[in-house]
Amino acid sequence: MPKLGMEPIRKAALVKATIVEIGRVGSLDVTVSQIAKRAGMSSALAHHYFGSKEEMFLAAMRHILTLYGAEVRGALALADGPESRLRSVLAASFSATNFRREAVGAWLNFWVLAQTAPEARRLLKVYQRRLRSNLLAGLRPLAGDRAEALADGLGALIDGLYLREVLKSGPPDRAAAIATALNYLNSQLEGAAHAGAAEGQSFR
Amino acid sequence: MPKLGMEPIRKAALVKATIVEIGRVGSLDVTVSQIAKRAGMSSALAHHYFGSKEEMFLAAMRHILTLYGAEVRGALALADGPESRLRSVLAASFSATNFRREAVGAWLNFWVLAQTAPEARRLLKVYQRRLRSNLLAGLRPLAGDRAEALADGLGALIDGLYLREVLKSGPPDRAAAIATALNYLNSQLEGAAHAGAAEGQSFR
DNA sequence: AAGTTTATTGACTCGTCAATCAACAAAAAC
DNA sequence: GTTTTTGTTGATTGACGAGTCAATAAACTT
Repeated sequence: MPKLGMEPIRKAALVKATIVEIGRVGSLDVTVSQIAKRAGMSSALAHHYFGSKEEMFLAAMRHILTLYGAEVRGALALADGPESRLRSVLAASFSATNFRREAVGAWLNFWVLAQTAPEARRLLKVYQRRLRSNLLAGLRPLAGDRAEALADGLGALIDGLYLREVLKSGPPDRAAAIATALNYLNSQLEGAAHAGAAEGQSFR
Repeated sequence: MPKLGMEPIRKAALVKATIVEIGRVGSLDVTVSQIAKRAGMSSALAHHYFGSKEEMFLAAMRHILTLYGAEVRGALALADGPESRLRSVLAASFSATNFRREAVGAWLNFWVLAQTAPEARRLLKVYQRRLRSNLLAGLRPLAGDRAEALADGLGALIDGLYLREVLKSGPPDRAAAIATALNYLNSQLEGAAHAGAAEGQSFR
């Protein structure tokens, strides 16, 4: 039966299966055998293609980030004007895709993994930088030099809202999350309009 | 050597050791033997007092939440007036304690655990409800009927800021996190003032 | 003093799992 | 048409780990 050119197909199947299994179990405590079985092959073959379980996890994480990136790009392509761009980023961040069990499991566990696996941390940083840059593109025309601060706050708010929606029992309310984020934006932008230029908000 | 009344002492030592080990390893992938060794006893004794590893995790989570609760209460005791109360909650949420390696490991992994362990989810809900109620106490005098929405947003923002500070490389910037949260508050309250709702003054 | 409760551990059971290997099959290259 | 490359797995290795248990010992009870 051995057809050639199996490698990409097998790898893709394993990545998908890895994400599904992590979502099913809710932790990184999944066995290579489970993953391989779901992907329709022996565990030996999984090792053959990925070398180690950790490599599988990292490939899965890359895949999740790629999906998210594609979703953002897709939404941005239809946007015109800064406000529309911001809305697109929010829509993508709170898309139904990101609330599927697999995606949730992946994100939560990748945060844990990022604590100790340098490559995972690197990937997470890539995601955050991209999100930040997308937000900035929409914010700069609206907020000028306050854009940086707003982007940081909004980025954190997005993560926090996601976390809460995901951990609460019952179905997540994506619209409410988006509304809260938009509300943050509106009030910050109104504030800038009233105050005129930037004013140093000194903490402490 | 068997002195009596060891149970609470042993349990406390185990809880502490559990948290330390989770922080050290960065995941829930710690063995009972590791924990017991750090707590200065045999793994059999750990099982004797806690029955299972899961019980140890839950006890550790309860302990973390208790510590956090105590910190908030302590800060609130010194506060006078709504603004001061809000500030206290923020200070406690971003206290140095919460950024120690053990606490970080605990929080991240408890989020993961909350996906599947009902008791963990319950505990997390208790934390969120308490945070929300503390925020509301400070917000209601300032924001009136908008307090609920603000508390939800601020709660998510706190979690999100914590997540970001914790996952970025380098030392966390607690002051920046507090500043961002205060900035959120200010702009939301100013918005309310303009809209003619409750009387809200900006505080910085 | 005999019996009960509490504290404590080393040794053991039973299972699991990541990773390796030998071996087999088919296509491609020579 | 033999050799090499690619695909594939069952069986095995080697390690580790959660939870149990029997045994030992000190303290409290009666």
